[in-house]
Amino acid sequence: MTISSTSFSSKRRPRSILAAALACFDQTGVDETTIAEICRKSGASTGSIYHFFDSKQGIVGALLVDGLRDNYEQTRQRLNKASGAQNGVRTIVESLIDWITRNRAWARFIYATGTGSLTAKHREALRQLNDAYFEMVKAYFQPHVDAGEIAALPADCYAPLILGPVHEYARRWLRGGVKTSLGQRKNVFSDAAWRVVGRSQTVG
Amino acid sequence: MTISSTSFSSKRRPRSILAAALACFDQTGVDETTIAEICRKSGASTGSIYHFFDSKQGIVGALLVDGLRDNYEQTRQRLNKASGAQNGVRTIVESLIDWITRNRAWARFIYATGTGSLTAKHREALRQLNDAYFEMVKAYFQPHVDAGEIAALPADCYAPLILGPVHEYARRWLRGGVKTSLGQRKNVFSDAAWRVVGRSQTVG
Amino acid sequence: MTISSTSFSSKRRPRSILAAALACFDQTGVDETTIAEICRKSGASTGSIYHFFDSKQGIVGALLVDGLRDNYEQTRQRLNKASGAQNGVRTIVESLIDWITRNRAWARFIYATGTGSLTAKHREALRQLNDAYFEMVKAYFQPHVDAGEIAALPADCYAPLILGPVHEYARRWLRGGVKTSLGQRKNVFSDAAWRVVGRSQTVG
Amino acid sequence: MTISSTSFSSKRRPRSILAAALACFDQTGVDETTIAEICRKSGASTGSIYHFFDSKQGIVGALLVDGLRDNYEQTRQRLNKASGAQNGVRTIVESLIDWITRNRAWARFIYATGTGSLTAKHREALRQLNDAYFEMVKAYFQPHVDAGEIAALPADCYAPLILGPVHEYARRWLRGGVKTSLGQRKNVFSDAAWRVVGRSQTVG
DNA sequence: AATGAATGAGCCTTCATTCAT
DNA sequence: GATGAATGAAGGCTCATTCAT
Repeated sequence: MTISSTSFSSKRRPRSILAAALACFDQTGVDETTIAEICRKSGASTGSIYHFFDSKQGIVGALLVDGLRDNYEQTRQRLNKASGAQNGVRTIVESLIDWITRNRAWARFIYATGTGSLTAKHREALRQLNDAYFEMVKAYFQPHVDAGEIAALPADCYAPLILGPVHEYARRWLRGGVKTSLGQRKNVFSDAAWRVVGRSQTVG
Repeated sequence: MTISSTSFSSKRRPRSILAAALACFDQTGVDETTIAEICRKSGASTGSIYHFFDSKQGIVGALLVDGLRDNYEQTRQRLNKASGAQNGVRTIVESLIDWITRNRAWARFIYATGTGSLTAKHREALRQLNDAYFEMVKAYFQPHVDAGEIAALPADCYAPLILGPVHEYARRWLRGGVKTSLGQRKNVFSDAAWRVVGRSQTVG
Repeated sequence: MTISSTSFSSKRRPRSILAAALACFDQTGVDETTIAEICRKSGASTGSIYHFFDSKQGIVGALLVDGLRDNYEQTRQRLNKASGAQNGVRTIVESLIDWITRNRAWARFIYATGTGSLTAKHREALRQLNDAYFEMVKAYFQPHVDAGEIAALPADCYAPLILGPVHEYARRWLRGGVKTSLGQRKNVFSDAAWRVVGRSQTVG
Repeated sequence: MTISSTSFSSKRRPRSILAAALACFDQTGVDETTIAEICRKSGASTGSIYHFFDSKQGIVGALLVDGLRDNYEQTRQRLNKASGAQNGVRTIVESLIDWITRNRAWARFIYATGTGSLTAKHREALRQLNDAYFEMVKAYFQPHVDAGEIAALPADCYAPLILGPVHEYARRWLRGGVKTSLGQRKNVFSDAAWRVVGRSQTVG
């Protein structure tokens, strides 16, 4: 639940505000959390919070963007060290599982937060983040698709096919609806991902 | 976006209230929608709304439970007419896709609505619904699992593996983040589902 | 300080709210008056106030428009009974003096309230009121101007010339800056008004 | 709109703060203007503003007192060069018109600003200013009143009678409610002033 | 003289809910 | 079953002011 040090700001105050906000949001829900509670938990005054964030929505947006960035960044680093089609697919699945496992409250928050009410600023940041992620993944896998090691499918289906099961299980697990931890399902979901998009090469 | 006639109540007023509420929730979000707006859109008075529903949360709960029931019910009917492992898996995937396609606002609402703030009454209804669905699906597939036509996997992984990709794609599509309609992806997702859990029998 | 019965609304609640608001505004100033204080003084609840008035500014606007209407209406009635150039001028001056004298708090409020922050709705009402007043006065005096009984001056100078001194004295008196009451200056100001715009006819 | 160099302070910073404040007050209103906005416009920091002025009210007071002093001072200088009853009356009217014309934003600010919320310090300054002005005018006109060249009227009626029409017209003009500029009405208002208080001497 | 982060009291407004008719 | 005026608790946000540097 610690807000990554690469996040939002290097200043102490804003970081502690975000951490407190995340804790509150996770315990009581975003709408149910009052600014006053974030004050109490973070030790910052109302004014101080508004000095760093334009509004409550601004906190939500920062938390959302930071979380996705942190998550994507981790995947990027792991993918940099990976090679091969199957290894890549498994890396993506496992990286997501690891991030969620290590950032449960953050993940719960992200799953629960719609992008509908975001500021233009954060909406734009989100778009850029998603684009960058998509480009990175594409750069890695395109050669393998061309080589026939990965099934040729509509571009917008890969993510749902590979990560959809993880997201679905994660939502349930984080909600408490499932006993076995997400981490213990690592093999099931990375096997499945490869089974769906992988194609074993028949050597001529 | 019509509230199914098998839903909640056979009376006209409550149905029109639910329909208006769903429309509002979908356009502005649940929290952003005020009772006054539901009054305006439904033509009912404040008092009338409170006559049929205990609270705003009651409307949300009814809409959620009704939607899931409607969705499950459709799957149940289709599964009754199906036979075989692969056919069953495809039926489940396609039924979900069809329901979402025909009830986009409703689906968007369900995806966006957390179960956290439900009334005990609705929470219980939801539990029963989910249990019944699970039992139904299990009754259908267990023989095929025993026969080795379907992979033996942890019980709580089937739903994520089979439907996770659909849910993930649906969320994006309903949000407008993807151009191609969910319906056009029917084959992709039912193929994938079968590829993940299906096991072709090597006939000896 | 009583809100005229011809004002704003015939309903009891809104009238009592306006009366309470005027009293508060007069005692502590518009900006310094809180909605809570108007609640206390009027006996209405917060919600009730917002049920009748869109905002605090809405109360200010209603009070302003009502006051001017009341004032103009009185002048209109007196002018209907008047005849002749000099009599008309004196009637206008004296009507204003009487209204201010009988509605001191209201007058103080009107003098202190700028039209800058009015709602479009109230701004429009104000415009219509002023136009109607101007037309009425013009209809009365035009014949006398044509007959040479009243000096031919730029149209927009009559009001300042005739009523300017009264307004100036009234502002001071209402502020407590002058001892002698406005009412006791009736002759001084109506004499002066006639002296400025009146022209005695030299009979040939 | 330049803050006169004889005003408040000879230092650059405070003068630029006052100028910025006046511009803000004029554009958005006193209450609507925040200290932060004055910072932005003046380039001074919050702390700097509070270094020179005790409070926001202090800025308002300084601006008010300075404006009136500047205005009175101009009249004093012109009256020093004048002689005779009629010339004196016309000088007073025209001096006011000229000042308002050359200091429109300042005049608008003064008209809009009540004296109610002033600091004791500024309230006292204002009193002294008004007293001095009154004494000066009295010193000039008393001989002419005694000589019967100016009507004998209650002392507190002269200012309203002579300047009331100008103030009334000025308020409207500054508000944009009247097309013709105040300057173009100079003759109308000085003629009228003399007509009201002047008495031609029958030499006999 | 200057800075600007930090404070925190306070206010307008919203809105789910009640209840007399 | 239906109405809608009335309630009032609660919260996001503003902004004048302070103070450590």
